Amino acid sequence: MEEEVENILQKGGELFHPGLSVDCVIFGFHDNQLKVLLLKMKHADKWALPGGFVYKEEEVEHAAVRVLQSRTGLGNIFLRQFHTFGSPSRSDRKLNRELLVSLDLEAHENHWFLQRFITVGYYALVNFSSAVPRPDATSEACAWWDLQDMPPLAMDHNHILQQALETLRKQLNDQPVGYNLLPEKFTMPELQRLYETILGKQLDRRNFQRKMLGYGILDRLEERKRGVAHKAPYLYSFNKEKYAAALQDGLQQGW
Amino acid sequence: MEEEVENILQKGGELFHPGLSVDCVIFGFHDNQLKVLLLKMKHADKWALPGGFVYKEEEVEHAAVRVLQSRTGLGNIFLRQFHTFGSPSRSDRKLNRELLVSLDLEAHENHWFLQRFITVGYYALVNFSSAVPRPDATSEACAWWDLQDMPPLAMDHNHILQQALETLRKQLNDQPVGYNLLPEKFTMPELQRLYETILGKQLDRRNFQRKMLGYGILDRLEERKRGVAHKAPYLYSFNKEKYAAALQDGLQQGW
DNA sequence: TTTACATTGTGTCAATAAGACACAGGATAT
DNA sequence: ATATCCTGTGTCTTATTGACACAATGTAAA
Repeated sequence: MEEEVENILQKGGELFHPGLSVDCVIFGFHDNQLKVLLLKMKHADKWALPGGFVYKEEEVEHAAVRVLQSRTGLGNIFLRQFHTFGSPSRSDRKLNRELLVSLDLEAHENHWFLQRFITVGYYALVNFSSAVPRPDATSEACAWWDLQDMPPLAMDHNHILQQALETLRKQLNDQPVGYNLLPEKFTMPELQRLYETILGKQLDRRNFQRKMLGYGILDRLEERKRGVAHKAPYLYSFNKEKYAAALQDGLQQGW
Repeated sequence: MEEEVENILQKGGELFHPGLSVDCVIFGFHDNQLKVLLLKMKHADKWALPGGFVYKEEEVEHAAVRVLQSRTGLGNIFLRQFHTFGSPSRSDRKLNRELLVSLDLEAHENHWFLQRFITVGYYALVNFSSAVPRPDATSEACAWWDLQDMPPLAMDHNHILQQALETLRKQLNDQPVGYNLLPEKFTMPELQRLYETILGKQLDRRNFQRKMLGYGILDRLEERKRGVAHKAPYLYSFNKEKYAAALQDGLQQGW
């Protein structure tokens, strides 16, 4: 594992597009909370967004797909580019130098890893339960963090996360957000919590249901949720065709 | 002029962040039409979006500001990043090689200008009449093109333009689009044409006026437009403070 | 000078959507 | 049995949207 990192850090200059990386904000939804997948860095006491480099002849988005796949084990994930971050001051060269030094690698000025990096930000929506968080070679842990309770992040990753969130909010009506974040079957209250978490505000239960059903993109199943200490809610699932069709025109406006 | 280009192409490897560029979609509005500023390339029979490279320690956005300034003569322009284009196939190395050759420059494989380029796309909204189009060193012309009647564009610039337009459409309610594209004083029909052009559809004259005035961001001036062969429309101007305030919450939804 | 024309300013009415709220139903916990 | 807590559904009011009619007013033509 360590060897792999050393290898990449040494040969990176030949392998990767110079000064370019991708960072992924991976959203999940669990326990009625929006979650983000983070990595605990080995050589610094900070958490960071999963990221990676772009091979010289690789699609940038494909690099993001690789990151997604290797951190969650999932393929075919909903993924969208949202912003590119390129401030010269965002690259923490000191931090990167420390990583090189900690691995007994030569940290000369021109080392590709110590240059300024531009990073393309992607956000992903994944099914929380299907994902299996796996740290990468430079991390000692990979875990979901509650959006309400984030640790300090490395470099400008906090800023990147905020931008991703804002984008998610704005795209709530254009993108199949619910479809990608929820399990196959879910209840109306669960869907509502998801919207409330993303929007950061409370919604009226009854009006929410009316509007959501109005889109005609949900199928109500015969089944009801079991094991709850009150009236059992119905289970719903997305009607994939109708959802896709409705998104063409945008899901009405206004949450 | 030619010398300047040669100089840049030779020293670019030391000056610029490798494999990175910016491209600007500069929108203007004139004669009730949405316009885009394009450059006619010298060494190819195609038009292209104004673009440039990013200095090693320069903010990416600042590179875009430089492009804006040098193509239009304008400073303090409304500018937004909208997408980053990074497909390996987007770089037209053949085209770039031809440019080098045409300038009698050595076109070896490793020349910085012949590498793959990632480009960050920005769109700008400018006051058509204030802008003074100026070609850059590699262009023989710089001119406004009607959006309805675009020439073939180089590389993936057509795709970039389409993305910019789509972004503009979606941001019509979040961004001060009218404020930046129209002159100080304008009529309601002019504002409506602008919205219609961006949205690509007709709007009802009376409902448009009601909704627009409803925002409370316009000041109606005493003046009326003169020299028109029919009833003279009022002139309006944006109330900067109220506009800024209204945009905080987003301008309602739904056009 | 009068009239035709094109386009603007303003208002109304109906249909639709959004916001606020009340009450009955049903599964577990005591 | 019954209390509790949340769910399912309906109604009433208000705000927004869409469709449309008519009077007003500058130039151009007669």
